[in-house]
Amino acid sequence: MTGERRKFRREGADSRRQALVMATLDLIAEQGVRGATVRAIAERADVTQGLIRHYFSTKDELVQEAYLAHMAGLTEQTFAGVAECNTAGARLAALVVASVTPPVVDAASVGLWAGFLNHVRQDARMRAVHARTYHDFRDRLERLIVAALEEAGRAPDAGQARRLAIACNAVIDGLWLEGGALPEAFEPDELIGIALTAVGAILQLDLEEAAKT
Amino acid sequence: MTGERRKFRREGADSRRQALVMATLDLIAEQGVRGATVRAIAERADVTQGLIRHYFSTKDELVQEAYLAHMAGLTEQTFAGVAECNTAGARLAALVVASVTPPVVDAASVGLWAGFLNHVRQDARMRAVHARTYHDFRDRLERLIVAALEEAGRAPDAGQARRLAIACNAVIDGLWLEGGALPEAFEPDELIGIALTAVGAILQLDLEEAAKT
DNA sequence: GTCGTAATTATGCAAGCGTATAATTGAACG
DNA sequence: CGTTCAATTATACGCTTGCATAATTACGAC
Repeated sequence: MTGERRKFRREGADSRRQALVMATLDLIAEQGVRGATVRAIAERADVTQGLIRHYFSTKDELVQEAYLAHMAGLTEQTFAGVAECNTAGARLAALVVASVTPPVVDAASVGLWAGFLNHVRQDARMRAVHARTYHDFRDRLERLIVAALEEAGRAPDAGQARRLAIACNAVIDGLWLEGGALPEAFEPDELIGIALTAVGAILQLDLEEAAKT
Repeated sequence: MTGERRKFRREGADSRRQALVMATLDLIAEQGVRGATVRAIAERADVTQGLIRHYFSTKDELVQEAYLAHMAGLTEQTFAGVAECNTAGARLAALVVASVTPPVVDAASVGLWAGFLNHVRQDARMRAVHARTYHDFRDRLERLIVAALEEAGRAPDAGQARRLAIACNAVIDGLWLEGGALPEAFEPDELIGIALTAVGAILQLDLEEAAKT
C-alpha cells in the first residue's frame, strides 16, 4: 500500500486565485484574521497549502487581494439597483436603503472590515485601497445628493455638498456598523426608516416619499 | 560569572494587572492584535512573561479585561465635561463635540476597537460587554436628546426618542470611525461643524448656537 | 533577624505558523 | 504515443506562539 498521492485537476490561474480569495474571506469572516491561516485557507479552497505560494508570493499579498475584493463587492452591492430608479431622489433613497439592508448590513461583512482595518493601518498599499474605496463611495454619494437637491430646486455650493456628503456618509456608516455588529439591537426594517429619516433631515428632503417611487 | 537573575519589585495585584492591561492596549493599538503576544506584552510592562499567567489564567482573559478598560475609558472621555454645561442643549452639543475630537477620535483608538471586534464576535462575554457599552452610551445620549428637546418645548414619545438616539448615535459613530481611520481626509475641526449641523438637523435644534454657551 | 509565602523569574514544551524547495502529475501539443 | 512544462502535492525547516512548571527572591509578620 503506497500512500496515495492526492489527485487534482488543473485550473486556470484566475479561477484558482479567486477561489483562494473567497476562501480567505470566508475564513476571516467566520473566525477572524487569526483563523485565516495558510493551511485553513488551502483546506477551504480544497487545495494543499503549497499552492497558495504558487499564486501569491506572500500571505499578505493574498490578504491584500481579498481586502480589495471585499471592498469592491461591498460598494457594488450597495449601488446595485440604484441606477434603475428614475428620479434623483429615488436613486438616493435606494442607495440609503441598500446601505442598511442585507447583504450589505451583515455581521460577517462588518467583521471582515474590522479584521482588515489593522492590516490597513500597517500596510501602505492597503491604506491606499482603503482611502480610495472611501473617497469613491463618498464621491458617488455626493453626486447623488447634489442631483437630488437640484431636482428639488436647490443648488448647494461645493463646500456644502462636501459637508452634506460627509454627514450622510457618517449616518450610513454608523448604521451599517451597528446593524452588523449588534443585529439583535434593532427591529427588522427599523434601520431603513431611521436611515431615510436621518438622511432626509440632514438634506431637508423627503426621502421616505422618494423611496416609494 | 553566574548569569545574573533579574531583579524585581513586588507590586500590588491591582497595579500590576492595570500595567499589563495598559501594555496590552498599547500593543494592540500599535500593531494590531497580532502584535500583542504574551511576550511582547510582558516586555512592554517590564515584566517576564510568566507573570501574566500569574494574574490572568489565560491570554483571552487579559484581552477581555483590556477591552473592558478601553470601552469604559472611551465612554468616560466622551462624557467628560458634559455635565459642566448648564443647559441641556449645551450638554448635548458638548457630547457631540467631544465625540469627534481627540482623544476620542484617534487612529489608535479606532484600531483598537476594530481589533477587538472579531474577538467580540467569538466570545460570549466580550459580546455582552460590547452590547452593554453600546446601549449604555445610546441611553445616555437619548436622555440628553430628550432633555434638549423638552428644553425647546417639545416632548418626543418613547419610540421617537429611541429612533432619534439611534440616528444621532450613528452620525457620531460614523464620524468617529472615519475621523480615526482616515484623519487626513478632513480639515482640522471640520468634523465638529459637520457633527453639530447633522445632529442638529436630525433633531431640528440649533446645536451650533447651543455649543457656544 | 529569620521565616514563610506569595510574587516573580527562568526554562522548557508541544503546537501552529509562514515559507522554502523538491518531487509528482495533469493536460496541451506535435 | 511520447514530450514538455506549468500546476499541484508533499515534506520539511526555523520561528513564534500560548501555556506549564520549577526555581528563586522580595518583603511583611512575628
